[in-house]
Amino acid sequence: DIIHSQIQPLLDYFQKVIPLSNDEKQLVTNFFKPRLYRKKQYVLQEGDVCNQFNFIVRGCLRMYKVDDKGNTHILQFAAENWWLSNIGSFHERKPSELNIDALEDTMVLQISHENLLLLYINAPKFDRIFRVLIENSFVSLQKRLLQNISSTAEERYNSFLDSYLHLTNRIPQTQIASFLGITPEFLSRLRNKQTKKP
Amino acid sequence: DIIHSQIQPLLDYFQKVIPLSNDEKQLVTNFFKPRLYRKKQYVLQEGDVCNQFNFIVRGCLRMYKVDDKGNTHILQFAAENWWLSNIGSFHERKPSELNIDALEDTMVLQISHENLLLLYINAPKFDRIFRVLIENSFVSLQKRLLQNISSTAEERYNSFLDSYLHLTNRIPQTQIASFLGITPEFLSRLRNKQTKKP
DNA sequence: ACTATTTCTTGATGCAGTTCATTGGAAAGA
DNA sequence: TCTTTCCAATGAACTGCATCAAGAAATAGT
Repeated sequence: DIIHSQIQPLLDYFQKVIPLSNDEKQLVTNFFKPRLYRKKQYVLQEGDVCNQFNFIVRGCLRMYKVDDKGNTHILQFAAENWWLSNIGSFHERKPSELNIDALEDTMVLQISHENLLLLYINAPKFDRIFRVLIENSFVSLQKRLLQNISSTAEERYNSFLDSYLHLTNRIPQTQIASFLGITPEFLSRLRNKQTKKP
Repeated sequence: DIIHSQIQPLLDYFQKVIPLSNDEKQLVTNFFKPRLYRKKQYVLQEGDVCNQFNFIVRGCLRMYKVDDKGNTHILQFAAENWWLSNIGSFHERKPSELNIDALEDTMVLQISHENLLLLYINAPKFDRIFRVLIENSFVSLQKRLLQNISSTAEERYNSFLDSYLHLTNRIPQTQIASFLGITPEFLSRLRNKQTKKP
């Protein structure tokens, strides 16, 4: 049926980390709820506590901070088969300084904080699965930080193209600039330079 | 005895996350081995696989990358009661691109990859403990990345002083500059400016 | 199809931060 | 104690990137 077809990508994802029993699959099916967000709709708004852990089935989200001057700085994009939540706010149950919204119409599977704790209690295997999951996120975040303290904007842009090629045509450049930590104007000049040179 | 007094800070640390049974304490005592590194000694060298997960009892370590131009970029300092390992290399069992060495004589408690897996099997509670531990690391790493894409060097330096005040007198400025992603010269100018102004 | 909004490009100018070179001082080693 | 190595400070020239402004092109809404 419809619900089962929607949950399948998530079951596949877990399966790749550690195989699940039928009981565990059932728990996932019970606890994760599908939800559709329309383009530009907020998934999490600054000031609210992040109460959902999101797995993206289709579409694309971004998480960002708006600074004192009103500039937005994008911490993360997330498309199909990625996770996105404000982990700090989610676990410490305190108001988020970050926003999450949809760059396209986006279907997510989400589990509430309460139900994630229940999931951990009912199936400790998920302690391990989510540990592995966040270890991977940690490693890619660390790579990105390293890039940021050691490379020029041009190098960062090229390595963004390497990692996120499938996203470059879906995301406006102004968003990419904000992810790279440069202005849209300067990104435009970089692109201009690259089409001329090689 | 000596071993028990050395392991105590680690037991205290775990205890604050989730209380341990005596059996679990015993496992920790069996699996974690104390080791002393002298100032400038490598804990992990580029090209080797990271095989130890390190908890610092006393002293200070740094993890860094040396880029193509020979510049070093510091990803992390770790002093008393912090963890430091190349998590990517440790879990994926592949050669490290990062180095770890000692800024002072440093006593660590370390568990090998093999024994950590055994620990997880013998006491699944540690799946959860290490999940929480890495969630916290993830959150602080994300804060730092946000700082880096949204703030000036001066703002980053000030927030470094806020977070690591206890380290500023232990660490040479050239190391701090490399952590902030600026040159030692420019950091010197920033400090000069700040002593004059307020 | 038309309008409004958003996104991309390009130029001129300014500043934050780098690079290179030099000096003085402090710590570490013998 | 003397030497060597490391570290901090500072000047001058340079560059990567931001800012402001304005126009062109593409997208979305009706």
